[in-house]
Amino acid sequence: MYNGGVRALPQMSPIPTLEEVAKLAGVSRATASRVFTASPRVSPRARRAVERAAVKLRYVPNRAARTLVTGRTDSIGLVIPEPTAFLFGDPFFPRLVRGISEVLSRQLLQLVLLIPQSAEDETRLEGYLSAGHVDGVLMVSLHGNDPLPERLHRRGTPVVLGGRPSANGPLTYVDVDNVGGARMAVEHLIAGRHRRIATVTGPLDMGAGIDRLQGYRDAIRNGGLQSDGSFEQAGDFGQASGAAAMQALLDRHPDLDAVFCASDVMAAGALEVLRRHRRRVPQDIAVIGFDDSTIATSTDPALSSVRQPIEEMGREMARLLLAALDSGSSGGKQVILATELVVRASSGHGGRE
Amino acid sequence: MYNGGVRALPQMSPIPTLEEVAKLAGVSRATASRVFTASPRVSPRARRAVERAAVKLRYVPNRAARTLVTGRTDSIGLVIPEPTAFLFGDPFFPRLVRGISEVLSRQLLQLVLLIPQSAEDETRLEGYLSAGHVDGVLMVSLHGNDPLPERLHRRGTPVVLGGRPSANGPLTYVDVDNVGGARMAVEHLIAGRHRRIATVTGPLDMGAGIDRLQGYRDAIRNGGLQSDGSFEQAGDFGQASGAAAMQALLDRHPDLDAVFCASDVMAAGALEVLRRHRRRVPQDIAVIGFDDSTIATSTDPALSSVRQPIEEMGREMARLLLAALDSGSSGGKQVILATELVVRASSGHGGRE
DNA sequence: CCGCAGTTGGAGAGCGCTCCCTCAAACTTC
DNA sequence: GAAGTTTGAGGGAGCGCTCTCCAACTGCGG
Repeated sequence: MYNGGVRALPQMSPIPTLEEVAKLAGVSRATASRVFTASPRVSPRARRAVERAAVKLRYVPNRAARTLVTGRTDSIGLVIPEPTAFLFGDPFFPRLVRGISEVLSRQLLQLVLLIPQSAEDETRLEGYLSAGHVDGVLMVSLHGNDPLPERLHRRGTPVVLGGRPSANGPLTYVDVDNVGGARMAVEHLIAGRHRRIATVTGPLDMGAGIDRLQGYRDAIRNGGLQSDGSFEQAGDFGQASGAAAMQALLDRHPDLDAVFCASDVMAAGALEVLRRHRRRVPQDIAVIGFDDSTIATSTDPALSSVRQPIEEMGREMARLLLAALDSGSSGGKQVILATELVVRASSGHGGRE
Repeated sequence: MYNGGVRALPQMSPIPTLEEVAKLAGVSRATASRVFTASPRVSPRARRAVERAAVKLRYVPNRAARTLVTGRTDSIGLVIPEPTAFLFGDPFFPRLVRGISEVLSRQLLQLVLLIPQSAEDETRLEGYLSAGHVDGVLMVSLHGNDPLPERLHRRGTPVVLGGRPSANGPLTYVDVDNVGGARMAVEHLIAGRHRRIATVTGPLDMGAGIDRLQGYRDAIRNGGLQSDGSFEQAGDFGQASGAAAMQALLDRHPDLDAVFCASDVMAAGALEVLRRHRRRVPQDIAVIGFDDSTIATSTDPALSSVRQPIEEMGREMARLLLAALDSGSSGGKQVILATELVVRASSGHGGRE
């Protein structure tokens, strides 16, 4: 039916204010406010009236106004330097975010994602974060020794890091037990009667790279095996670097019988090279990766790998930050989460997966 | 040197306000404000004075205060239903976010990540999003026909979807050409003289699943080949489902000579089964995946796969949202991005990677 | 039936900012 | 040189909320 050309406009229901809720409930603005701030001094009668009015009007408190007076923003910044999202194989990023978001959303805190992509971004970031736009900051895997977290901390912004920072400082961080995980992997190889064991390391300016190498060395020494720098070849966690490193190791030590790679993706690269050299895995040479990413089950043979509790890392980061927010002090706590070796076919113990 | 036990307290430099900047610059608050809102009516002299003062005090405008008066929040909500982050192989999530963030951060817009994890979360989400806490909303791959985006749109919140919604509505969305990508993959198989071609589909309640199956069927029909439901087996994009589907297809059609899988992860599962059956890939049976994830290069043989421009999808989503923000109307525009077939060894054309 | 805790509700200030309005000063124009 | 016109700068209101007072009301013992 023709209605004069007037379409029903989107009902831009004006966003209701606390004032209107109060009026509908027959109380003052102050009382209504108390209801939403969970203040105890409200009679049950008034509380019910306000709640009913709020539902009726679909009232949601205006965050900006609340922030302006309380100084709290009820949001947390998650800083992820651009390259990081890609370094780690697979679903590192989504799994971490899931863990974090699980804890924060229960507290009705918002997650603001900050991905600096240029030097300019980084500068702006510091201003943004220290201007009180977020109540606290989570940062993952900084390159080298980024001064930002320390600076924020000093300016009074609670900060929690994911991954051990290279410099020892007063910062709170959560990390997985990279040393222990790598040690387990190599001990497993030793237990399997492997003797000439090499490693493809990660970048050695990152905690994860350094620590996994450390774990390798510990296991070698404890096992009474010999190894020197020529058994260690650095990669960058990427597949091509894993292939190149494997090639270099084979050139130096044609009689290798095992290799521990600091990432699954590098291990995939290594497998490629071994296949080209007609080395059978695991019969001729055993391979173990790190991360237990989805790649681990798609290679042939499936990769034994060190599993890290990434969701739990996210959760723990969020928990520590919440604690810092409550106490007002983010004293340098450290939480190290255990890693676990997942044995599959590539390490030769008949693991089937 | 002993300093009486008094440690230097963290210099909680009080956050400066516009007022203080104005005073230092010797102008009024209003003039200082004009400088930061890029209003033209400011003399170069005054502008310089204000800018200098701002730098000196490390002034950063208080977002909450600005939001309160302008009604703009300068932030965008990105809604990702919990399961999605994991459905797609690999770095879907990080790559999408990177594309989005690339465009938004240039406009100094913040990205607020929203991951509803429960029915309760979803309810709250609608209130949050329509209460003006964000200027616009990006959503990816909704389950089935989520009513949320349509509702938000109707309430006047600009919304852009990633992935075609199942219902045809007035919504703006960006999608990759799933039909075309799948068709290309199957045409490539046909060109390679494969005749008995099956497909492992994705979940058929998702756009991506439906469209990739459609592309398969189109190519089969155009190629004059015959196929029926018995050549189509559904999976859920996961590895185990890919293996199971492959098994079922082999049981029904022992003489298959090619299979198109709607995800790389499922293709990896399929390869596993084929290996167990001693079928050589690609000589006995060719395999093509979808997504061109990192898994594609780690399998043996490396997977031919359909590559989707995920970053570009993110960028385009952001651009469309910005346009909607500017124009005030988010009329139902659709952008479909081209996909590309990456040929590797698994499809038997001697592709090397 | 009065006074006094104890409790609940209201008035009002003010968080930091933008923007309307006014006004002063600098330029035109005849 | 007076009147009009433009341009830059300041005053002040007010965005929606919280929170500190302070008033009013309850119930109790005296």
